[in-house]
Amino acid sequence: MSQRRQLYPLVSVDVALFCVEDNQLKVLLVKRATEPEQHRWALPGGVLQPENDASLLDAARRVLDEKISVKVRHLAQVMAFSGATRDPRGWSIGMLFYALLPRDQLNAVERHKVEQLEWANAEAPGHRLAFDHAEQLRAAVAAVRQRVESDQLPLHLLPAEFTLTELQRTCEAILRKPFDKSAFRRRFKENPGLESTGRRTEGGRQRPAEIFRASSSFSRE
Amino acid sequence: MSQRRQLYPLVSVDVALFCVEDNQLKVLLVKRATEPEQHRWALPGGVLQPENDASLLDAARRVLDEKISVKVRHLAQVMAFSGATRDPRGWSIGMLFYALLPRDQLNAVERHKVEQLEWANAEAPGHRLAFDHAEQLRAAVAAVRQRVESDQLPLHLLPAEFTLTELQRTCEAILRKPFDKSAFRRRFKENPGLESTGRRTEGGRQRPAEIFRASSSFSRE
DNA sequence: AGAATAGTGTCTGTCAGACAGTATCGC
DNA sequence: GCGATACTGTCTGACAGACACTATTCT
Repeated sequence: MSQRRQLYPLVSVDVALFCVEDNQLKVLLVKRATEPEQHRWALPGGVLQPENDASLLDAARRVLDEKISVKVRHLAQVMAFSGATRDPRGWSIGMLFYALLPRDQLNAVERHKVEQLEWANAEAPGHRLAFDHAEQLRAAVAAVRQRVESDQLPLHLLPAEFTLTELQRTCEAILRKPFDKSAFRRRFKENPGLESTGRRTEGGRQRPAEIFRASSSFSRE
Repeated sequence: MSQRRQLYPLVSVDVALFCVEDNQLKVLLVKRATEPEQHRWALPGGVLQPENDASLLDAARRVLDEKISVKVRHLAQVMAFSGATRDPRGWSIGMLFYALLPRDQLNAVERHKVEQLEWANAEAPGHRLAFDHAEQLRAAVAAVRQRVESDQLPLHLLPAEFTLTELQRTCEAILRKPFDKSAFRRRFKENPGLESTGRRTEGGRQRPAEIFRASSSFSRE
């Protein structure tokens, strides 16, 4: 077994699943039910199954489905972690993905094959994580931030329809810095990634807000 | 054998080694000496050897050393490619790296274990490539461009000392668009990544140019 | 009217492209 | 002087932050 691992490394996928809740970027942690690192907090992950997975991306999708019954729209590679010491089972490769869960789908998350679930502050998870997952989490947060910084809007973290203020709060939560309302809105008069639904919010005790959605041709983050 | 591959995928690393020659971004291609895909052009690559490689990065370094006797300063992950069909040997993972070779080290490249070497235009290699290497090359070019675009200067493609004009020509070759000389230079009065050597070029039949080098604290691309 | 949030108009400083002009070498 | 390349100064338009202003709802 360990001899075979010398020739064929263990390959697993780990997923940093993000959401924005209470104006804070949060990541889903699971408490592991099995060895190794049983009872420790970790990113949801699993071993690649070449006979079942068409690709690493497909494996990540399967892991999310199996562990928390979630199908995400946005799932992308961050980077690979590798070496002999990062997993006690031997030389291993951990392919890290990040995924974004819209705020209105937080309740879709179900617990399977793990002891516990928690939405933790992505920048200060509050638990010591198993394996090299603390490092992986930092890399995933950096990847998401970089995309938002370079104008890839975090539309997949919002419901299908949203107001510009909601979009701004979400960006602010990810980058942890405030934006000027006027400048922020100005960027969308030109940005083809958004379009108005024509409708407005109702029932608030203030002026109604215009409701937007991602453009039909939209496929970016 | 193929049964084992079902459980443990083949893991290999491929490297897009870039240089800038004749004001053109070029990539090193090798003509494969062994099966599979014998006699076809490809990016230099090799199978991961967990018993010898401390990490995937280390494997990429070994491949470059074995195939072309080159030790590069800059080597970084691009992304992983995976699936059952990209390599005829079965379900496989190909970890793609890119590396940069300074112009003054082009002659250090030696041919080992391959039939032929060629510095090909990175955007139009002129050969049909083995495996999924055409797709990998496109991804690697995009990664390098993105880094140069976001102000990560391609200092590792230049000799240790260089003039601002050389730097500008190199950036232009990678991004394939001209820069305004004045604006380009202005960016370095502020950029701490560069410092002057105090010396100037000699022997040209024109005004001598100031010679720069990367700052001592430099570690970026 | 007042609170609350949505949304706009305008000023201003910064910065990048454009481009003309100057500097310094070999011949 | 002339050709060639290095380097600088200045104008200008685009744009982003700042911030005050208006708009529309509910109570």
